[in-house]
Amino acid sequence: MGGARTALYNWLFARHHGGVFLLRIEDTDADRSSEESVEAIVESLKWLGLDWDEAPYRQADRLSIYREYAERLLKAGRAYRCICTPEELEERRRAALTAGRSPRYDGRCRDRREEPGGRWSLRLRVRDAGTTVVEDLIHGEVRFDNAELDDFILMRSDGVPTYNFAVVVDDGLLQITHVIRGDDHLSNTPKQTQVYYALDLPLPRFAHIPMILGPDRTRLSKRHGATSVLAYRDLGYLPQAMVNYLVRLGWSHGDQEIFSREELIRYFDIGQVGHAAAIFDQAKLDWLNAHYLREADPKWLADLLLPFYEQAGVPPGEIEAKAGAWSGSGKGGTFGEAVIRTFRERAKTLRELAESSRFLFRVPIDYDPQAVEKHLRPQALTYLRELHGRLQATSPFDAATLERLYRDFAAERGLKLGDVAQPTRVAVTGGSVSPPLFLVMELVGRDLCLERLAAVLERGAA
RNA sequence: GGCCCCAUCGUCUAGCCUGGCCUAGGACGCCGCCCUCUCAAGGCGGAAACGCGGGUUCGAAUCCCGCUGGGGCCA
Repeated sequence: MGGARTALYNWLFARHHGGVFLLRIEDTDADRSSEESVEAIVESLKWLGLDWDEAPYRQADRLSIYREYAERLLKAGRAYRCICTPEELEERRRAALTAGRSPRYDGRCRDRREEPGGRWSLRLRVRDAGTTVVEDLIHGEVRFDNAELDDFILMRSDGVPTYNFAVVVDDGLLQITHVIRGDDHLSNTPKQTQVYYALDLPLPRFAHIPMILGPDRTRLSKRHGATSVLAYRDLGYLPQAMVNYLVRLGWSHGDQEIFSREELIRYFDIGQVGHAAAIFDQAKLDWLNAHYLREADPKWLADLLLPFYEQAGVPPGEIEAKAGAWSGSGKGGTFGEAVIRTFRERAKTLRELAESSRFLFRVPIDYDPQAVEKHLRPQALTYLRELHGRLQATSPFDAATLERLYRDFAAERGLKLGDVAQPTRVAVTGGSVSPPLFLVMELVGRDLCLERLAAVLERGAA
């Protein structure tokens, strides 16, 4: 999620300024990166509509490049070989910590002359005096005392570069002008600055954006439930909603809440990004999603909805039997579009929309016991029996006709419309909540309506 | 432990840089009312915040210092 927002800010920044937006995948860490995770990144960006220029760069394909630059630094004496093993370092680190000292590398291999026979890693010879100033577009000048820096590792003994080394080589080679990333990287920046110096590369501009935290104010993780953009897609959220939500987490443009893509590109200003971490709030995402659900093109939504019916337990065959051409290029509106129009106003997600409209199809109805108890009393059943008769005869079976029929029926008996509408609603939909009854009945169709009314009458009589 | 970042309603934020227009604005959520065949949507109204302590100043949410709290980095 945080990565998606970072990508979004980068994309907006590039598009706003007419720059180039590159995709580079940092996949050198085999433990943290797999083919699936790389694919997920690509898919997420596509779903959000963040298109990149040029082919994606993958660090795993560039290992020889990092090695070449490592070699140069070694030759130039700006880096040196270290034979300390990870185990030794970890031990010393822990010892330093318990002794209350800083767990920094002590530089014991710095002046080692001979080339070691065994395994070694490469460390940068860091200037140990002075101050490194990071010029940040969001935070301003951030100063780090060089005495706080240690000779950190550039290349691990297995020949894989560390993050701080690889990104600098890549950003330099790809001529990156602006580095926009999470502020968890702010502390790494002085180190990277040292690498830029060592490599004689010009510094890019930095912008460290605040992180996104879970409701418990800790870093967003699996514990917080759905935390990836794709997980939200599969829950029935729309990309427009996700983009709009993410962009407002940390950035604002006056009091405006809803932004079109064009407006975002026009208004986005990296300098307007806030400084404080933001907490992910699903309730607000829900609101935005409901908003876009109401605004989006019904035909498009109808196609997106289909897979959610399967999750909701509607067999595909039933949808076909009922709807024929669900959306497609149906002439003058299709069943799918009609479903979207009548149900979307009360759904927060496509999943909810599918669940709340599953009764349109020939599926087993789960009757809500409370609704049955309240609305299917003996008196109500007598009305339904009569209505069942009238419904058989009436034509056409559309919302306007049905409403007239019900209003007349209620008026004849001095009843309120609700007295007959609610029992019918329970009988046809299984519950006491639905879109306007007559629209629903039209979509359910005469046959199914009569079947369900009959079933309820039979049950009530037994 | 050291260093770095941050701090306005429960949440996202406007305002802060360029002190007075702030009896602190908007949005989500929450509560109430209206509309109504149910539920929504919509409309109207409400509760709700400048973390604390010092300064500077005629005047501070806005500038400075400290504290507290939260977050991050240290292959």
